[in-house]
Amino acid sequence: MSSSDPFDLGAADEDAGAAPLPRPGGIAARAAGMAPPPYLAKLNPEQRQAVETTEGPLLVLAGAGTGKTRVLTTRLAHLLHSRKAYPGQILAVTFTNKAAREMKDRIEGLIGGVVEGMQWLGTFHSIGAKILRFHAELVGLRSDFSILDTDDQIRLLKQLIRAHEIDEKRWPARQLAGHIDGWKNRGLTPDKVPQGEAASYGNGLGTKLYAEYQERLKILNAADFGDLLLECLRLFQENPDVLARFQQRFSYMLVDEYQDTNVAQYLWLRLLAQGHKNVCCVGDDDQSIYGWRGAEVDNILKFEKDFPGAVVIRLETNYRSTPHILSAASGLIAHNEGRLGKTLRTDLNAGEKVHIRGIWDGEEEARAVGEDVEQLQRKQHRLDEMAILVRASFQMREFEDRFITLGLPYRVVGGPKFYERAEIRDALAYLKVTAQPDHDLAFERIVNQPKRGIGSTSVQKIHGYARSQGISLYRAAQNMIETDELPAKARSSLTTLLQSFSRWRTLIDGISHVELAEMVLDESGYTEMWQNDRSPEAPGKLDNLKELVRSIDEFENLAGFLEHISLVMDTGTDQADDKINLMTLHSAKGLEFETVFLPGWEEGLFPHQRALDENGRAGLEEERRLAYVGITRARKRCKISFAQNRRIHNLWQSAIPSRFLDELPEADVEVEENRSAYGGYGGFGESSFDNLDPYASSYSTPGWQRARNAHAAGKTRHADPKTIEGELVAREDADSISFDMGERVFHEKFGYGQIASIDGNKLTIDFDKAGRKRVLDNFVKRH
DNA sequence: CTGGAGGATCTTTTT
DNA sequence: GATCCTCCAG
Repeated sequence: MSSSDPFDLGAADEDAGAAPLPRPGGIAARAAGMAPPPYLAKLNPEQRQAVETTEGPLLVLAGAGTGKTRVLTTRLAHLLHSRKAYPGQILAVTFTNKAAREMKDRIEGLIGGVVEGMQWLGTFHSIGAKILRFHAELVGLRSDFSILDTDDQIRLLKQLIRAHEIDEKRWPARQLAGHIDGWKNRGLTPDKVPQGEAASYGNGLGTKLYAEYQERLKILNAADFGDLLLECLRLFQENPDVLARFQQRFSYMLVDEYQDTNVAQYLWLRLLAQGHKNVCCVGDDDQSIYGWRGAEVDNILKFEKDFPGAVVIRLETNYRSTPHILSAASGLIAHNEGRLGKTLRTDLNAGEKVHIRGIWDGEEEARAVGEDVEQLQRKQHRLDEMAILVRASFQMREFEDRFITLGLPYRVVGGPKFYERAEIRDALAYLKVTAQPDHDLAFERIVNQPKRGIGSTSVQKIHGYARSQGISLYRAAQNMIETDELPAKARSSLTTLLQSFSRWRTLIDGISHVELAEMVLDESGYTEMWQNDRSPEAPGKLDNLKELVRSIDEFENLAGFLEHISLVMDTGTDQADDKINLMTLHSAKGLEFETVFLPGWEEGLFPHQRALDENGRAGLEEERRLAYVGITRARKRCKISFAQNRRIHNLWQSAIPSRFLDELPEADVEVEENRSAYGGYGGFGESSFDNLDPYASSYSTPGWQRARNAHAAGKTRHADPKTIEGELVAREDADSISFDMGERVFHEKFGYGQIASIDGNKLTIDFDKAGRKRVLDNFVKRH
């Protein structure tokens, strides 16, 4: 990581004596030519083929639990071991830092030594940032550009929106941020955004604001997450010589979770792969769950077309789950169209069926899960080996409450990120301003935090001056404290602050960075602010600050720390303790547990209503993949539950069991029916209290009953992929209504509006309150 | 400039 | 229910 030369292959290090990896005479030499190296022996034939097919484009379709990571890491080890490439010639990209770290650790395990010189193993974002730093000037940045996170991004956008006097209520900055992210994910610079899409924000100002935002970023010498890829892409496209050198250098490329790549990433990979063409992508189209973030399942579906001569290898032997679990998951996912298709096999013994139960409400659900957990615990099952996977994070609360009551230790995985907490961001802002005074966003964040009498009017003034002079806020402030522009109080405290900063700055190379950080936080009065705070959160915040300072210690210097923290920052979680895991389905991808609880399988929650509303059938399929991911996390036990009533933002709603329950093959599930009344369901949104049908059978979704009837009639139940989105919830108006342009309609969620355009069953409606939305016709009523 | 009161809005997933 | 924002009085 320390190399400052992008064209250092990692080989020079070795020659210089670091010898991180086998050299002639090392293990490699012994392995070469002779008996196959030991690591290959642990692989099944497909896996082995995936490892040994080193040349040319290769797509490895790795179903859940088929040893994907093992293949990836072994392949990497193999490339190094057989000396096909130096560490610095391999590009290996992952999506998460966790995945990158794991890969690194496992390679080290295989090779039996520390992997050094693997400078190009990391997330898309960190690698993009690295490349960009080498050639920053070519895209209008300096090499020490800072990386903005979502929060900074939104604050910056707000400034621009205000400057245009756009109504922030009607056009929230978040929304614009969403659009910009979306464009960046699709590889679109402002000039390439299709005309029509500009209209989607601020009466057509969308693109203009995007362009201005990009300009502001350049002035601030900053890049947001999307830029790390998009600007890198632009760099390659506009500078063929630069591209050629990278193409040349990466003799082998590995991509993990290929199904999650977005267009920008895809283009980026494709450009780079044109050199040696040895690109190996590993993924599973059935586990693509990031479509909302711009991932294109299509990338994996059309791999063979994009990379002529590509070899496709399927890994279909599942080593994780017992047959019932596997077959339940397979049965479910078979309802999706547009998949490459795989048949997962396992040699394990049948094991338990997937357990389904209906429950009265969310609280009871948590109680029931708690009981199960305790029971398993009594049978000596480890809590580590159990996980509760929820669709939406608000579901976690009930479980947390319950576990606290029971005294069950639990761990929330991927919860609010450490670095996203306000106090951490403040502290970081102080450090950033210390290191980089021109970091305007950081400066603005802490200038009056703790309160120093520098209110928004003063900040506004500094802003105006800075802009007129084309200088940073920090420098503007420096000038202004020498004038009477600011009120006396503001002026004096600002003077003190600036003096402190310059003093701290002189110490950067003088004292250890940990000491410096402590000094900055103490002397600025920031720590004191929290010490004086009597709110219940204050102690926790102080702890977090301590933790932050402690973690700085792990880095060589302040700059290194700041770079790292903007991209990574999962402070080492307490992995060691035996705790039950609580997380969203999304963050469970790639993990496995002996027992998995899947609560909240109700229409509207899972599949999530919003996914259906916004993306129709594609949204439904993604939800189904999410369900598939959930089930396939389980090794031995999978317990699904649904509640009859659920409180969603403080409103009780009756719920219908998820259609996904109907889609699980009956042979692989057992339904617990001995619970009390979980009877009929009313219309969507109505309370079942008003509408209880005492004669309804206990497990009564329409689909389930269809299945029963079909079964009774002696027919095998056909997979019914024609269940369209929203069918279960909007069947009252069974005969499809057709709408006309300009018609006034009512939508449960968005209120009244007028139809602007019609595309099949998808309507674009200008709602009076909610603005323009795309909705499905099932969900609107004629007004 | 600050702090509190009251109001509106929003709750899917995240590098 | 929680947070974020705006408005208003000191």
